[in-house]
Amino acid sequence: MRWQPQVVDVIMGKVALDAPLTLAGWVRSRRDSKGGFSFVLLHDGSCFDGLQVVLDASLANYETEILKLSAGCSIRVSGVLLASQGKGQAYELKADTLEVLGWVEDPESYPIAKKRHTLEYLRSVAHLRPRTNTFGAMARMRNSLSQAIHRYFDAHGFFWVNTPIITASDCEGAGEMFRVSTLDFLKLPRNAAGQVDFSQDFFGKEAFLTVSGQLNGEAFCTALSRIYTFGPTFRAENSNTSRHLAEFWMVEPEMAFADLATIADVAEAFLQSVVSDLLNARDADIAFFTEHYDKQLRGRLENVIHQPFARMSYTEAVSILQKSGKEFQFPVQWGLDLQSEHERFLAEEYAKRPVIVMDYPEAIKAFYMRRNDDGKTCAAMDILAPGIGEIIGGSQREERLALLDEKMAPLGLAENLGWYRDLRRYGTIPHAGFGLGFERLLTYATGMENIRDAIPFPRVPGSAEF
RNA sequence: UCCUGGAUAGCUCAGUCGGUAGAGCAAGCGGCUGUUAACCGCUUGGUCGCAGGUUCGAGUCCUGCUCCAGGAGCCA
Repeated sequence: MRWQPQVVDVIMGKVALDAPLTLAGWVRSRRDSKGGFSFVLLHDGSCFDGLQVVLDASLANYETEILKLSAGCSIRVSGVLLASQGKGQAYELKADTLEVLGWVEDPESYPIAKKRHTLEYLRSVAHLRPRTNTFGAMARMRNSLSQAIHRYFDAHGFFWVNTPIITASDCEGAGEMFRVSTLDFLKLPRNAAGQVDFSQDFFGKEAFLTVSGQLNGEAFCTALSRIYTFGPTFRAENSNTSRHLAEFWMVEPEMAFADLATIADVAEAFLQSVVSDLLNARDADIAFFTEHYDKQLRGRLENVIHQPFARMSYTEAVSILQKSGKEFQFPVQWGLDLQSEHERFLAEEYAKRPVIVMDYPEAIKAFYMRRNDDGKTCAAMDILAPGIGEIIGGSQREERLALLDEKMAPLGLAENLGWYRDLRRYGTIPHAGFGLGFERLLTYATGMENIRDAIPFPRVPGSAEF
């Protein structure tokens, strides 16, 4: 088929000058000249820039419609593409006809006025905020980052596996879960002991929304060697912070015949690759975020590509923190988990770039992480990014059945996760993987401070609007 | 969930000692201009988050609630 050109095609120079052109989109602003014409800035979202449309007073609907256009009106314009006579843009569309597709009912109360809005306010009109520069840019960044992630894994032999959203494992080990049920909450079936009888529920047992696709991913890793998941994930934690969502997207590669060092290398190369792709694909959008939200953004992203990440063991990290001379609110002691303030120090002040911390104490990490030979630590790693904190968490998985059983037993996991044990009973292999919070990477890549601005419609405690 | 701060015009905010509401932007009208965060003039626009209380009188003081933001915990 033959596609209608969009603004991006004009900006990229793919549309011939002096040639007929039809564009459709939304009015950002209108400026009238008493020289006998008006300027309308048309955006169609295809790229950061809009295109200036020049409308002569001789147009049939100039008085009746064009002079009444306001921000948000949808229009279709046909005319000729010209080199712009004015400053500020290379091209402009000299219109022969302008058709109003949709008016804005009440321009005064149109939520996206021709002025600056706070991000907090725009969250309250999340259905209209994609029309702003910021959220249009964010949507394009989000898409380009997704595509880059798929591209990286595809290029390196990883298969995308769609792991289930609904799970019956109530102990996936990562926080509170949302219950999935078709039971009538007003008339819950009870068993003899007075407990809710979940055997009558849709799945014949309790079911939840997944908090991670990792365990299912491992099943495919132990057959296809290299796989990754990329999909929605749910946490019912009552977390009210700028870094948490109840529904978010996670990327979880799992690699067979790999150890911790290998997966750390993969994680670093992966981040460098997707950031590099982003810099190439979204120059104008990154320029905007750098100009308006974080002056150091572009430089920081270029650093990710050109500088190797810092690496240290947990034991070294503790030592660095203890010798830092900094007064921390929480104690720094071998065996305790690193707090936000510690992670921030390591990434922002000590290394001033992403840091990979490896070999954490076994006691503070998840059951599936592989015990190291020292008997105290496990083959876990976190990547800490300046301004974000933990952006990736990963590990080599415990492939030795006896050791896995030892760690599953106290958690009572053997019953529900028999299938997970099977992966060690039948042709077990060393393997490793990591989880990446997609929106956390996106906030890092855009310089935005609140993760709620990195997802189209944020779900957080107390709010599932739109 | 905890700590701190906040809620006043469509938006961002000011509002003194408790005395009946103000600005900028937006919007509307007019002027000017190959304009582009335009500019100049005029105009419209308010259940001061909700519910109680104190007071002759509450945007202002008190209590409770709701919502929002930042930080913490949990985590990705």
